[in-house]
Amino acid sequence: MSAKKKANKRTGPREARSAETRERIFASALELFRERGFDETTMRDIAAAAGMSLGAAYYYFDSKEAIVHAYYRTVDEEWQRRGRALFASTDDLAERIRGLYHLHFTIVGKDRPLLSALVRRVADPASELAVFARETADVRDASIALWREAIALPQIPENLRDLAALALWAGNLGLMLYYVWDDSPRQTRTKQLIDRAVAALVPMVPLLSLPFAAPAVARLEALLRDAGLAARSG
Amino acid sequence: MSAKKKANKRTGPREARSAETRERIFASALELFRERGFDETTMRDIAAAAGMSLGAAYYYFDSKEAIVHAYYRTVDEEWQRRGRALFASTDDLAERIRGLYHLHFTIVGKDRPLLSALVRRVADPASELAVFARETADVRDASIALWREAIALPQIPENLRDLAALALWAGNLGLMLYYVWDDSPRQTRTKQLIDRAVAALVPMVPLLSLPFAAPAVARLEALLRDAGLAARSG
DNA sequence: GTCTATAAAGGGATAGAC
DNA sequence: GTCTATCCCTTTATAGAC
Repeated sequence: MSAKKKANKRTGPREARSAETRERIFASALELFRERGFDETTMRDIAAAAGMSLGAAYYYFDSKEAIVHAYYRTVDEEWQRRGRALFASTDDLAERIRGLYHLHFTIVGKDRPLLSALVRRVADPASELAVFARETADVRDASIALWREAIALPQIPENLRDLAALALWAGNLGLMLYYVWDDSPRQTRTKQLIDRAVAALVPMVPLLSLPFAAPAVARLEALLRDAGLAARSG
Repeated sequence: MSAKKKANKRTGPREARSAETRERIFASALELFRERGFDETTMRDIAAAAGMSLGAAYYYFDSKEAIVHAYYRTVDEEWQRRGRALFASTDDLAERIRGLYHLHFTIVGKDRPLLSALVRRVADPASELAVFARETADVRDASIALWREAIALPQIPENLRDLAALALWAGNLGLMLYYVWDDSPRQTRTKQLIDRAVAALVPMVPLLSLPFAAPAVARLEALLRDAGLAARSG
């Protein structure tokens, strides 16, 4: 109350200041989540850390969940951007897959407590952050599309690409689940799991390109399409 | 307060009466969950429906989560029991797998709202009901063992059984996720998905028994074992 | 439009009396 | 075992300052 003008740092027009305040809340929240976990951090804590009242914090984020939402989008954007840079650097299938998985955990790195909050919403039909929620459909489709881009190489026949992209996306989901449970130092087990799984599974892909596998692949694709599990951009 | 003795129905020794009270709370809770959903039902509602105070209800169940826990165990017991009856009735691999999946959803039938609450805890590291939680390890191992029993048929070689049982268990997890999201009438899509997935995948199993697949299978098994994902009873 | 201050509803969980 | 009273949290709401 004694220094009301301290937020007036003249950083530009109204919108920019607003975005900056929002960013400040987001950063404070992230810091607190890292320090003491998601559930242990209250909206009051966040507001206080960002130097504002509870009401003001709610003005920028409708709920605590909305902060997780913002985080989710942030991570995805960085992953997409750096993923494409990775594709430019290598044409090796296994390297691209391995790299894309590792990249995800690099980005998410210090935020395991928040990632846990995100992961547990993944299966919740009531959450806007769930895998199958309408609100996340765009990010989901974009992710599957990124995987499809990663494997768009001559050795992968067209008819296999949609199926493979979906499987890789699902694999990332599974790895995230494993990651939040992985209590090995610096989650090295997850990293080893990625390397070994890629090394074990990628060499099996050529088998699926053989003629005798074609009907089975077609059946699986039809099944997933009918189940509504195929990406809409496929 | 006016009729304190009404619970004194003399149904036997203290323990039996206690179990009965617990059962009454559980039944009331289940009914309310079905009617209006899990989040919409408060512990106060449950206590009131069971004819007791909030504090008394908490004496029997440590938390709302504990009620879900009790449900989880109940379902599992029935599934194990009826599953074994199924094995006695058929030796056909596809029928056993199909049957065991369907059985699960038959049992869970009317409890989709509660199942949603259960499913969303599956990925939550903070929940005692999560897939990898210590508290659910016994049920998890028992489930995998049941799957192993289902596929213990001559046409499935020994070295494939652990891997296959784990895959089938994971498949059930995936199907549960699909089920709680399935808004088709009476969840017919889930049922179709089961039938088609079994029909598409079971015929591919013999391929894994061929000699050339042996090293890959061995690699996968080693990988899962090192990742701590193999059942402890394996 | 951005924010403070404050209150209050509603729900999970607990303490301690009876 | 059961109750009442209470705590703490999220969230909504409101009145008003700048």
